[in-house]
Amino acid sequence: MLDIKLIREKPDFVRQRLATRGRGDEARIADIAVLDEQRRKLISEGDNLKAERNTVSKQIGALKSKGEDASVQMAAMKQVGERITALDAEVATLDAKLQDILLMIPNLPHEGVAVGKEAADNPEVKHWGDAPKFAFQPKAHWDIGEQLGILDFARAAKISGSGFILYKGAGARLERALINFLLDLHTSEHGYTEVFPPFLINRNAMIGTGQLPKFEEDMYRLRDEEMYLAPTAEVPVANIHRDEILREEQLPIYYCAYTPCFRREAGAAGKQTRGMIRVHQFDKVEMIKFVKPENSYEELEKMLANAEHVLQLLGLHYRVVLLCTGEVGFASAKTYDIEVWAPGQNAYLEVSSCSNCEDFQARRANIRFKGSDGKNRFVHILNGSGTALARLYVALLETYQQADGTVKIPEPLVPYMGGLREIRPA
RNA sequence: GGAGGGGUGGCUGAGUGGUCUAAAGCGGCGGUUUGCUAAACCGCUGUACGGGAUUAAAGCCUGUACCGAGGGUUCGAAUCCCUCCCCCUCCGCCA
Repeated sequence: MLDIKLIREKPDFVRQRLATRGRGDEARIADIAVLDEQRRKLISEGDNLKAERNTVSKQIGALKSKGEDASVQMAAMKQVGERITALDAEVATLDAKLQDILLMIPNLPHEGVAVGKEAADNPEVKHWGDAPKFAFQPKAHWDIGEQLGILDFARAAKISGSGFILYKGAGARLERALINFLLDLHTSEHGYTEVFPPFLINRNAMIGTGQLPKFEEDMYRLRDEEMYLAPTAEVPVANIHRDEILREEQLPIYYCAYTPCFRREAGAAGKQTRGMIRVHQFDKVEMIKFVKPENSYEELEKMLANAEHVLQLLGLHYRVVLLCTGEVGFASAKTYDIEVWAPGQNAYLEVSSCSNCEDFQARRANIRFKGSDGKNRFVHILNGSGTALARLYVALLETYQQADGTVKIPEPLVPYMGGLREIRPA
């Protein structure tokens, strides 16, 4: 959520930054200004009446305790009370309207982010390694996986529908190996504290990180309760400190967490639905940081390096792009995407997204810290995939496939695979 | 799921309709004393949103709201009523 004071004081700046996203959000700024103005006027009027009522009510108490008559004052205050009730109701209505708009307005892109419209406008910031060369035509992961008997999309569809994955044998082991490898890496080498959060999330938490109210249709929701399936560990983990005031010396806080991620992918039908590149349930290890505002961009670079380290250890070719203003996510001010090379697709696949949301989520979730000056300030919250597993799995199968159809296991995963060095047909 | 008991400031905890402007203690901050430390003593103490003076910020002056959340009763609610959430105890169920 944007700071209403910023909108009040620098509306043109806010409008200009929002306009770079190209979604027309800046059009709502004028509405906000009007509602804010009305709201403050009514609050002021109501507060004055409340002050009067408080004073007179005390006088009534004093009169009554002396046994004197206070019926004139009581009648007058009844009138005042009715006016207060009416004003409070108007303020509540305005508040609700203001919140409705504010909760739907995205974060301001950082000023260093390139203005652009679509993925093609995302500048590439770096790349690592080279695309592997094959002496044969590299296969797609769905063929490799089915021939090895480790992936079964047809049976997953029988259980759930399209967009779900059934891993089997060494394939299931590989998924579990990756989860453990990633958690071990981030906890023992990158300084993150492992957390294991709930996967069912209440509405307030979903609002806190920005999934709701705007992206309701992308979320899976329970029928009988207002609970949502976690779309990413960012939601439960960033909400750990909701409504808290942290001590300055606690910061920065680094958490990492494994969760499955559930996404309806509404409107995505027809777009690359084969295999496991876009699915309704995938595993992910996520990194989340709570940091002081003055450090947040350094922390973003460190987080990006932590995510890159995963791909480097696994020997996978990748590139890093900086999302342009039109592509930056709703809550984020600046986002790096890491795209891993998938030879069977002849394409880069997004496996990590590292974002600095600055105080956008902290304001929604009310997460502050008390500075050395005694002032409470909102923390900056960062999140980054470290990494998404389904697409990482794709890159592993397609990169390490051999001419005979087997798949080699990269060295760091071998201990997690119980010593297995390659996956052969079952 | 059922019955009962709870939820008050950073923490403990008093408060059953009117100086509650929330007692007291602990902690924290500042000060006095002191060779230093400790103790003792004195003072201060939360959050949010408005209004005012000010070039602006800080600070200041002033008001309102906040005792789990939301409604209600009343001139006046931490206190009474209703709904919901969470915690504790016991019962039931269950991995």
